[in-house]
Amino acid sequence: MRTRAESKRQKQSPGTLADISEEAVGRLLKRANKRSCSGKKKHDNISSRHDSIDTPEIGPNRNDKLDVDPRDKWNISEVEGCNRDALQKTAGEERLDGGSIQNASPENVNELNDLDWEDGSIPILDSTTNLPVTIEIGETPNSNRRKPARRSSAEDKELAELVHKVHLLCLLARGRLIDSACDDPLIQASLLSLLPKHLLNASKVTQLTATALYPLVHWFQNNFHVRSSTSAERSFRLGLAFALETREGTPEEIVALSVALFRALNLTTRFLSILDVASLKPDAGEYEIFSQDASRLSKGIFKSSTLMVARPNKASVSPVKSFSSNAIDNICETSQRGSCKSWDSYSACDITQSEGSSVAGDLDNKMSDSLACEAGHDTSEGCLTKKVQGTKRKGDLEFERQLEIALSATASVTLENKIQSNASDLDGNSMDFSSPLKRVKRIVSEESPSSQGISTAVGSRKVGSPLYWAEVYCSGENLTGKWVHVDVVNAVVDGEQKVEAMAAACKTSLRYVVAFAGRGAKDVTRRYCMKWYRIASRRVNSIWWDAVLAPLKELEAGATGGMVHMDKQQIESSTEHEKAKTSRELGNPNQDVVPGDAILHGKSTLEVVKEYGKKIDIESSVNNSFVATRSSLEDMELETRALTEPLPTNQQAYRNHQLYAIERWLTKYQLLYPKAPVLGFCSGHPVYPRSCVQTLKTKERWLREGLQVKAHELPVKELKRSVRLPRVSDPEDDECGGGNYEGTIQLYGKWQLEALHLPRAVNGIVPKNERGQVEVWSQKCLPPGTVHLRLPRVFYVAKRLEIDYAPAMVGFEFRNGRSHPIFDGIVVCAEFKDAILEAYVEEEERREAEEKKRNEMQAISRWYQLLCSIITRQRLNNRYGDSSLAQTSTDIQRNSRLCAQAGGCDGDRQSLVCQQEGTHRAKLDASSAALSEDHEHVFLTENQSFDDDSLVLIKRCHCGFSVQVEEL
DNA sequence: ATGTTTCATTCACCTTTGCCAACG
DNA sequence: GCGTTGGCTTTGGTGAATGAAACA
Repeated sequence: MRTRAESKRQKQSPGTLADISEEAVGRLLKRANKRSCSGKKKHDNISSRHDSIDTPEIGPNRNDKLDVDPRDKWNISEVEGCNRDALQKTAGEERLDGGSIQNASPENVNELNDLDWEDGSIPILDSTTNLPVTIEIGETPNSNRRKPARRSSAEDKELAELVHKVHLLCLLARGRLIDSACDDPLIQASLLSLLPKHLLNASKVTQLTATALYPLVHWFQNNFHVRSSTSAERSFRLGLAFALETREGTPEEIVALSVALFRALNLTTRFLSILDVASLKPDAGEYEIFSQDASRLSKGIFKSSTLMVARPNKASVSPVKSFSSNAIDNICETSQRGSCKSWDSYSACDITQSEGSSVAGDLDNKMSDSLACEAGHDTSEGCLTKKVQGTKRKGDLEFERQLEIALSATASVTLENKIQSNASDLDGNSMDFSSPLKRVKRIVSEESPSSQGISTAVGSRKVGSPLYWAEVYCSGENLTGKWVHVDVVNAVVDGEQKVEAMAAACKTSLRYVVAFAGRGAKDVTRRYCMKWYRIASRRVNSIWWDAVLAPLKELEAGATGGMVHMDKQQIESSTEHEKAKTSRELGNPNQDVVPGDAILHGKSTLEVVKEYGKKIDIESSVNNSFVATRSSLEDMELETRALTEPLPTNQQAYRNHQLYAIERWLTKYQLLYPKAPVLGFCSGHPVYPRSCVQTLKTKERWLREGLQVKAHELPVKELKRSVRLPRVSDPEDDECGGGNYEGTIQLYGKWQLEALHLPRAVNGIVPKNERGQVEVWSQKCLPPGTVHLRLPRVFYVAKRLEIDYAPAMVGFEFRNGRSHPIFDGIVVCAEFKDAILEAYVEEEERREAEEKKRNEMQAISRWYQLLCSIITRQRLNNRYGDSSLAQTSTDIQRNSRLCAQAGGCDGDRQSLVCQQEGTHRAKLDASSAALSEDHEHVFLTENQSFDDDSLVLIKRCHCGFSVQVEEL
């Protein structure tokens, strides 16, 4: 339990952006590598699976629907991501090799059996003939009856989270890159040179308002157009220059140009982007990645050909790719390309990029491949492998079918998009404020009569979704100044409330809206997202995210900073204005919102401001006026929005809502206290602030937190105990009754508690529980006057000194289906602490000395045993072995003498190793040794040498005999 | 057609204080 | 005879998350 908590803490520990980034990427790569190893093991299985899928004639009963276990999909995608070459080889070669289920190992067969193959009728196959095989498919493609999908494991979730984080970091980096390109003086100067003279005055207004921006935006929209995609690869800065020259570019470039223009006009401007990241949840990725890429085909955060990183090797590991391949998991990746002609023509319209142009390029290639297969589904037999549909939603299938129709009927949606935008130019309809959704619908209705019904389907994808816009600081707005939303692509000014609806219409998730300026970034999602509860669970852990953004936020504040002077009344009126606006916007006939301050859960605006003022750098002066930075004011505004979120209209939203709760969704360990104020009603259920939801615990649980229930407090809630009570004296009862289910669990709330008062230790006696222990969950649980000594073997000392002590129980370990207490050290009265520690040190020294001595004795004894066995061996060799060894007999005697010494010379803490110095040497010296049998060796100091590495001292006698002495 | 609610299912987390035979 | 060691039965209830069907 502790370990888990620690790891959580670790996860949340803030660091520098580089650290965080490195950690996330490192962990991801580690995981990818780890998985690639396990992936390799499964490689054969997977390729067999591919083969079996690709070769229906020899595989088991086929159906057009194949439910693949999400885990299997992960594995496939991982192998793809980690070793694409290998997979391609597998997909290609093994098919040629006749790789099939027949070749599969029994293990593979088992795994294949595990797949949910469905029955279909197969005609009897004559293996000798090569006749085409017809498979009767039992079900129509539409009847995608779902097999209960296996839920993602914790490991999958962790990986998805890592991918999500890495993707976020990548998009943050991308945003910073664009932001810095917007500061390019050359681009800014070029833009200014294009601007008509009368528009140059925009910057000279002292109190800038949103209306003042309209002419600029209109001019910009008239002069710069969105191009569907770029075919050339270039850096973003070059791309921007190119877009400036041709006056058309990707939405990203167009918005960046607008930011550059505003900045050139000395307007404080930020570049905003929706970070449309991979899903935080494993299985949701399929849909989301698909749709993201669909959007990028036309709009393109990655689609733009900018190289964010150096061109990767094709075979390199790409976690993002691996993830996306999970999303699409396209089995016809390599084999079906040729058959997907319909998309090829589409890709000729420079929609896709060249292979391996970048990680992002790969993403889109994959995307286009998958789309190709889908597009060619009806017409091409080759694309029979579109089997992952089983896990797709009905809406997705519907969309895919309609997309097919659309693609066959029209060249491409994106082209039309372009045509349409051109058309609108020709019309001179510069005041077109229609939303992307409307535009898409119009394209379809005007230009594609054959593709009836496509409008909603295409519109329901992310095509046309606003992913980028600018924010200009208008000091003349809203008393204290305001960041005004400016979307030059859709020609919308001050339309922050429209963004969510527009994005929702295009199925873009508004999870992260980040503003970039001065190479920094700030999360401003709150300004654009009115239904926070919908995205909260799909955002990454806020502690991590805040830590990542902290350094960037400072940079951003530095770049957009400026001081704002205002007085108390201004704050009041400005926030009231905001509040009123919010209530107006969110007025809902189905819900009775309690007027007034209920929406702020009883806090007045000034309170919120003051509360927040503690956190931010608002300087209060004597005359009740404030000087605040723009950044801190914005923080305040966003915080206010966070606290004034409208009440959701559906009950489900209250389950995990951060601000509100309804009684219905409380768990059995929760209670509303106090049961007021009622903020409103949802379907007749009163809505309370989340802060009123109290977690209840048992007395014992509170005890762990160093709290105890006050005297005379009754439990606020009693639950039926359903846990089996411990076996009573008669075990037969248990068998007959099947367990005792009785008693209640008494729960108490926080308000019923007080600090723990444990009996004080008196006369050196430690107060213990009924088991003779002290439960040390925290320092608060220690009886007064006692200390916890977490030292191993310390209880021996206490016992020896006859001091009263209690074993300290610090937790439980669940082992063998049973809980076992974990003890760590002892609890003793504080007055004995020093005495025990002193004795402990002595005791430990003594113990260490004893242990050392024992080790030495053991070492000597072992050396002795070893040498004796060598001697015995040599003696045996001498007597029974080869005669050539006879000459060693004299050495044996020497050795035995030395061994005798070794056994006895423990005084100098050395053990002697008798060794001949190489056999050849021994042989050379054999004669001389034989001559001087009675010679007594003398080891002179000048003849000895010491080897530093092995710590061996070699002593030599003048007769040539040497002894190695090893220091212990 | 879309959004919401209800219900069933699955998974992961929390639970939480021996016994007995073999051996030295 | 006594103390120590290590293996043994790997629980089962609960809530959260999820998806499908029903319903609005």
